[in-house]
Amino acid sequence: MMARTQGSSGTATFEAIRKAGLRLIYERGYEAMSLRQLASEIGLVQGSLYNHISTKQELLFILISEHMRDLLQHADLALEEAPKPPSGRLAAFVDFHVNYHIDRKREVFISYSELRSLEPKNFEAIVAMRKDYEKKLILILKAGASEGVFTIADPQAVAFGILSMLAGICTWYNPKGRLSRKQISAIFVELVRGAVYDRTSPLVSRPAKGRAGTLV
Amino acid sequence: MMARTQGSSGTATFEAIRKAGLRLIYERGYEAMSLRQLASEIGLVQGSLYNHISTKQELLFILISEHMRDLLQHADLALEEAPKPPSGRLAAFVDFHVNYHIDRKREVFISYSELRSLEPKNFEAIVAMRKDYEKKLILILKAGASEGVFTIADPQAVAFGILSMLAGICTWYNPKGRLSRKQISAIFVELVRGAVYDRTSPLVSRPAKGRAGTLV
Amino acid sequence: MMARTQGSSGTATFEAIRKAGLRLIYERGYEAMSLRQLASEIGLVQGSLYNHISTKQELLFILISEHMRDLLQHADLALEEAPKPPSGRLAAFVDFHVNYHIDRKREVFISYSELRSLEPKNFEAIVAMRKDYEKKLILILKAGASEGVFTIADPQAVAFGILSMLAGICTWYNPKGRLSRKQISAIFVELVRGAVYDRTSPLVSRPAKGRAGTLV
Amino acid sequence: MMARTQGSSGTATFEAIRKAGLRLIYERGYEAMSLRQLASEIGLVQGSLYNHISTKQELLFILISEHMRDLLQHADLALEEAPKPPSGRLAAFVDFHVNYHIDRKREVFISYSELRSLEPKNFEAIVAMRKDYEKKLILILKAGASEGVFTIADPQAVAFGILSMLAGICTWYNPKGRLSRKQISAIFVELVRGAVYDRTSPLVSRPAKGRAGTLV
DNA sequence: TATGAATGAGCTTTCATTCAT
DNA sequence: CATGAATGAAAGCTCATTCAT
Repeated sequence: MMARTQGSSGTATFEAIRKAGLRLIYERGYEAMSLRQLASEIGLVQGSLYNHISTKQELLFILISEHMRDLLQHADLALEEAPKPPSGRLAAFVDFHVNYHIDRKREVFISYSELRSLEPKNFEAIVAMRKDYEKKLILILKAGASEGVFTIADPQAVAFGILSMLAGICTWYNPKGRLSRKQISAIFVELVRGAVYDRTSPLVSRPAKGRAGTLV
Repeated sequence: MMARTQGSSGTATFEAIRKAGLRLIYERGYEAMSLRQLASEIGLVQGSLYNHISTKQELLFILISEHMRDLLQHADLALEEAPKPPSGRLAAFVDFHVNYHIDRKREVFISYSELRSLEPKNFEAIVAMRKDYEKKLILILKAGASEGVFTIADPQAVAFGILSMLAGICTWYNPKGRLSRKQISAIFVELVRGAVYDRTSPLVSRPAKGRAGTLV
Repeated sequence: MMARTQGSSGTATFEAIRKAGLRLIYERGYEAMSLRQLASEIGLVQGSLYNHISTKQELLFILISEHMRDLLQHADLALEEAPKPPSGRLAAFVDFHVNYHIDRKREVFISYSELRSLEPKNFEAIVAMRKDYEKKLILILKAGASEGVFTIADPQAVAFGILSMLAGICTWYNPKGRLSRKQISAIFVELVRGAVYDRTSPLVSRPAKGRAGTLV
Repeated sequence: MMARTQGSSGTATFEAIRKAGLRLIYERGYEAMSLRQLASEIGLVQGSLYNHISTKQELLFILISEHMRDLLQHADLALEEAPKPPSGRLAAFVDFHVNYHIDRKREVFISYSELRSLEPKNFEAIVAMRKDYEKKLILILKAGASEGVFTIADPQAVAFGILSMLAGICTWYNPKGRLSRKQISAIFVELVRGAVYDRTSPLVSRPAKGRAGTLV
């Protein structure tokens, strides 16, 4: 269903459509964005879009599914390079996640907010990818719990909580804002560490109290 | 501006509109919901809605603003009854927040997701209320930090993180699900406590390791 | 068809409807005036109008037909008091017409401009009354022509021309304007006199040249 | 503001819209004409109109403003060819005006009757053009008055009277009627001449009494 | 007599999509 | 590959009118 129009993917015009579409869906929402707006933003007439995409729905699906594919790929890469212990893997996951969300806040945002605009088939495909991603975190949490370094009341609920917390970043992150991405990453790595850390274990690598002031 | 249509507020029909509107906006989004659908759901003809609301936008604003008003009021009540120490206040805030989000997950969801569908004037009014709410948490965090019982890298970022984490609950909470609201509240109170807890202080009131397993 | 609602004519509310309706139709036109506006102007709710009128169309018909009836009656009165010679009758007619148009400019205006908004039956009734009125002028012109005091190329065309000229007054007359109604009447009586006056006859009662300057 | 839809002006479809729009507005009035009617008259579906006009209001404005532009241009041409003396210029103006009104009675009619349907900005633009046109006549009248060949009580009032008189023609002129356009023009040229003629001057060029009967 | 609410029909406008050129 | 034009459907909203209270 909805095979992409032959030969158009990757062309300059298609990339312009993708870029403008991403921004418009991010700013106004899929339903509120009209193809007239999209076309006029890139100097085309409405009907000309159909030389590059086959439907509006397809454009949304491309944006979301390619983002999810990239997210999964890069998460795997980041985790391959991470240290083996769960605490290190968790920090690596959070650091990767934060940075990826900051870099691609629009893709991240619409991949959440426009799920319901996907047609059933597309919806299911994306939800499956989301679950793959969530599973990566759940596995880390479970590993840490079974090694006794994490205290995890409920791995799924905790994973959802962590992911929600990090997803929120892309709604307020501002490249010109008070906090650098490095600072943000550090803050959230630490927040997550604290949230799951097993306090019966000895403290390690916690930054000295008060140092956080330098972040502000 | 946009005073509610005289004399209709509180009537049975108006309440039916509010209820169906809430559900439809939650399920499909404001843009995707048509007033024809809404009307037919409550056994009216489209035009009859206008005896009760003056515009579609007004309906959205009523739903969101009344929710925010209630949220602020109930948060104040919950905090009045809370113990004075920051750790107790934080737990009370999180517990209140989680429960309120579970009870009114649809209002909570649309108050986030449909912010961008609000006209400028309405948008500003709601954003001001959101900031009032966030401030309540930020003040608790700052109080705990200054008393030395919390480690807070950046109160605003941490507050946003906590609120995002909790907001996520209403996207997956299911009354018939595996976890009760009481369990969920306990899990997240503990997650938040850990996230901000000052580890140089002695541990208090941390549930014994492993007990959480009984939650599942 | 469309008998006026029993017992409402002449009441204070009905008169308020008539007055507001006259103004609104004059300002916006029959099609553009909504009964909601009309009702709200007199402190009623839309549906309440129907205790006083039976349809919007009826209101228009009442306004126009009663105006035409009055116009005919007053024209007859004015002509009864006029001198018998055609030139005097013509002056009397013009003077009456101008003053009546100035006094009731809104009735006059809508009786012209909203003819097409009348349903066929009503339309025909009004057109018949218009013709009665026009006939009064045509008869004066013909009398003057047959007595040799007027030069009338075509009585009907000339009558239409005169009536159109005078009807225009109510589009620009302003009680606070530069010209008084007395001045306006004098100007147009003289214009009409000149337009039809037989120049082979001796001049009579023409104001001295230059006196017109005092009108300004 | 309201630039005409690019590239459609002058096409066959646009001309069909203009033509049908002119007729429908003339027959029913702007408010009473629906775009559904208009579209179906030219074999289009409602929405297709928007490939050629951007709003209903724009269509009205095009019809009126282009008419006014043409009216002004042709009036200038007619006056350029006219003899220099005011009496000749007045006759030329009236002759032009009558013929133009007969030729384009629908444009003329809606340019008067639908003024109030114009949005403020458009309204002002048209009123300015109307004043330009009226000024042409006023200048002729003033010139004749200062040369002593016209008796003009008040140039503006007289100009309005003349224009109203002539405007009325387009409400009753019928190409198959009793009077030809040539006859109508002659009648009104003579009416206007008489209305403003200075009777203290010797009579010139007045048609012999009774000859007018041959017009009927 | 006034009212709030309902109705069915209608309005202008926008939408995603198609297609001949 | 781009365009102008067409389409059917649907959008939010207003209308005159009715009616139980």
